Amino acid sequence: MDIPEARAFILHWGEMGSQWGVNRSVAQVHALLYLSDRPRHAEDICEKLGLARSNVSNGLKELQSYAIVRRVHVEGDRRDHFTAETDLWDMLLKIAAERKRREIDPTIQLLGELADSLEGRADVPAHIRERIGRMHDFIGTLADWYADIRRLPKATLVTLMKLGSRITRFLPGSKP
Amino acid sequence: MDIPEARAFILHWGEMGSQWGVNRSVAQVHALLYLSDRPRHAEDICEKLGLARSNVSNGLKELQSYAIVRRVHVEGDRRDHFTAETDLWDMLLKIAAERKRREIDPTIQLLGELADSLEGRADVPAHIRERIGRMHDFIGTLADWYADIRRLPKATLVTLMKLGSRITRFLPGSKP
DNA sequence: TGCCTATTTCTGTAATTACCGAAACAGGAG
DNA sequence: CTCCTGTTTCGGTAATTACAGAAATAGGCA
Repeated sequence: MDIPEARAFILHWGEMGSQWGVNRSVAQVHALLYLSDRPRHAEDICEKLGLARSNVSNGLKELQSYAIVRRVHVEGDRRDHFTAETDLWDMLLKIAAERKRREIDPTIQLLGELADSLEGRADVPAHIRERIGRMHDFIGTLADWYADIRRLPKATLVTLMKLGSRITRFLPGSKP
Repeated sequence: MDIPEARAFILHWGEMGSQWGVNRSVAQVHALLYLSDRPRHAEDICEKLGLARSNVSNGLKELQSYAIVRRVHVEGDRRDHFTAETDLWDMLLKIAAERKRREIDPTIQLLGELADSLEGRADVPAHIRERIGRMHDFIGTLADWYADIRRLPKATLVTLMKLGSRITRFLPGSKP
């Protein structure tokens, strides 16, 4: 990337990644592919970003596990090439889905077990049981909401988001 | 915390924190306070979690900057005491607000600058300009949505979330 | 005002995580 | 089958981040 704006974008995306628990190189690889209009092979990415081959390889694997980067075949070239999802809605939903699977679902699982284990125990203060139970319910509600909303067509999601709080006007029982 | 379930909760919360870019100790302090029914002073927290005084002090400062922990005065004790927000909706919204302020808003700012700087430049491929512009719009839309939705009463948020995708039934133009 | 206690800041160290380069591995083409 | 190119795994190193303990500061009470 010889365009300074593209470089700035990639660097910033790397920083953002590390603030959200994604390693910097992975985020940079993603940013580079997002800005590319054609598939790139690993060596190419290494060169553009100044990263080691292995690092890029692992990054690509990680990004593919999020399903926001995919391997494509380029005619007449034996090497694997990679492209990024460019639809940002799809990208967001896929990232959310994977983080839910990796982090949220196990958390709900654990909280459920803790809540069960505290059920009807007289030796544990009531507020502990209650707080853990409420956290379990809360995260569960969020996760269910996500799983539900995710199936809506993109256009509907856009409509809902653009509506924002005005959505409440359409709810039954709201003032005209 | 001598209750194993509480201990497990705190440890897990710490792990969750580090996966989301919050340092482990900070998250643990938060978890401990969330499970407490009374304010605790710093020394108390150190002892329960086995952390150094300075670490706890910084953690408390960080949590207060998110406004999910606040300092309270306890009658007849000169030391500062701390309690956590126990309403999980408030907690989530406050965390989101602060992360938006710290990370998202500056990102939007930067993307805006990059987009402006690329405006009408013939030496830059069109797809670069377009991709950066779309990212700017997208994150902007999300941020606006959040700022808007945040002002709704908690009860309304709960209603909307419980509705999930069924909300679309109330949209104008949807089939009965 | 000066002391005592609580709190924060600072600095060095420990632990973690990211990263590179080398070596092993895989899979086609000749 | 064997060579060649590309990919992945592995082990050591560098960089970052978290953390503890000491020193400095602040703030209330006598």
